[in-house]
Amino acid sequence: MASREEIIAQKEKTTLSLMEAALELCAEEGFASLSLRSVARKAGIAPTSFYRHFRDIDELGISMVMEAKKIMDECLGEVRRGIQLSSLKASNSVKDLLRMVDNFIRPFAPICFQYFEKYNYLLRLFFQERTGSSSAMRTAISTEMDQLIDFLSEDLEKLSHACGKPLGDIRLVAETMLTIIMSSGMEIMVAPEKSDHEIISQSMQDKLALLLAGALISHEAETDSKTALKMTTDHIQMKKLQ
Amino acid sequence: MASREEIIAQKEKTTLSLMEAALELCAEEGFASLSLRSVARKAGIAPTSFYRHFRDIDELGISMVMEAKKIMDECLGEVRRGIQLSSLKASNSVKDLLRMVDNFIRPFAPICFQYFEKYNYLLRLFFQERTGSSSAMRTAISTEMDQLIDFLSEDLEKLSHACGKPLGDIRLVAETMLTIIMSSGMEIMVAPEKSDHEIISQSMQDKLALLLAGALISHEAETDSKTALKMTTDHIQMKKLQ
DNA sequence: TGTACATCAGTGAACGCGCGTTCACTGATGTAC
DNA sequence: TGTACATCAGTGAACGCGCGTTCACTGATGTAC
Repeated sequence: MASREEIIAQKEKTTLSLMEAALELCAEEGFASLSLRSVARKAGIAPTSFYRHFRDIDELGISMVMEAKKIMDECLGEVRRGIQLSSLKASNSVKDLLRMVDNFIRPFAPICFQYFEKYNYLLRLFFQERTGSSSAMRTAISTEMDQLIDFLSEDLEKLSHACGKPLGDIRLVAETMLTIIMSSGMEIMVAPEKSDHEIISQSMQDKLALLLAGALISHEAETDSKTALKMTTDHIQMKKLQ
Repeated sequence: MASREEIIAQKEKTTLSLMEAALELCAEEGFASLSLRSVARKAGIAPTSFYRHFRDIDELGISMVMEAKKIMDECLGEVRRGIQLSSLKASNSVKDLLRMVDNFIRPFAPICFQYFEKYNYLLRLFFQERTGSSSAMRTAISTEMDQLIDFLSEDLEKLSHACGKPLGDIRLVAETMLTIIMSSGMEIMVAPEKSDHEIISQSMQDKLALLLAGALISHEAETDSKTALKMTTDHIQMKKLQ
């Protein structure tokens, strides 16, 4: 009946069942409270069968982290495709700067929040265990976070060029963006029924916009004088138009 | 020998021992892994005596959260006393704005990091369990966080007045500042030996500065035209001086 | 073709252990009269 | 003053339970010759 391939496929299916079971239990009681037996029970296998798939609970945890990282990659990729860098590259008034930031930031909240809803358990685990009690998990997440920061940094590089302004320490800005994104994410994922998605989503958008505006403005002094002068005259023109 | 007062004092001492024991165990294995018996063992009392002090582990956890909140109050109070609002209220160039932000931010990193070192376990618990698995803890921490945001908002209000610029949603800015502070704090508290305090401290300082610069600049459009014009002419003067 | 052996996901019994909680108790102190 | 009673932090024995892990096993599939 079952060929060798079918047996292997069945094993993979069971492995997935264990991960799904573990995720649901994580959401209820947290990763630290997971027990091998409860995970096996929820997955519908004998406790002893667990060892055919993972050496221990920590190894299962790391598998879940890797899965979560893939989701975050997908999420940031979708965000990237949604980013529209304004075409008014020449203008440099503060108002235009804020408009460029707004355009850049726009796709973040809606897309991230879609992922927060769809992959609630997985992302909650990823964000929470970043500072959790398992050092194996912390190490794994820290490595993956570095890659996410790199990915986001590429987008910021593009924004910086489009604005014609340096961004100072780009990785620092990317890291702070992720901090804000994760913090907002946890806020809705931990207590989804009580909280108002729309408000938190808007608030995340605003926080990111403030940060980016600050990052772009703070390195004004480093731009060459031609750019700085241009910015000033633009400012005057804007004033006259009012 | 022991008067009634002495007995009461002894009870309080034991209660404190339980909290200290719990804190140390939290740091090792996380709050979710605490057991009543392990806490009692570490505190040097019989497991059954635990019930003379707390109904269960969650109640002990909430006591620790309250203690941590006091420490955070103390920390932010000390920061507030260290804030120096620049006296150059009249000037409004971007450069001066950044200088005011820098002056405002300066006390945060050194003072917060002192507290992170001194109250490592307590603050780690407070920051981590904000999104942990015990809903009683989450609720308690959330309430205390609101008060911290209010406290910080008062300082931002002063900064806003000193700059003559509105700050938009002040609580949103305060909340983001705390997010950054907690995130940096966790970074060093979770793995103190591996990480370089100086770098993380500087990086927190920079992140806060970017945020505040962004918050002050982003509501430019809302200032009255006199202020906006003044800012522009200042900008030109600054240019001429270079 | 058949035979002997290897591989491996999944099983069920059994182990010793630490857990939270209950219970009746001790012994020191305070209080009522 | 003495006597009887209440209060209460701390104790030790005992309970039933879920845990991680071990072990020898099953039964289906693949492989060597």
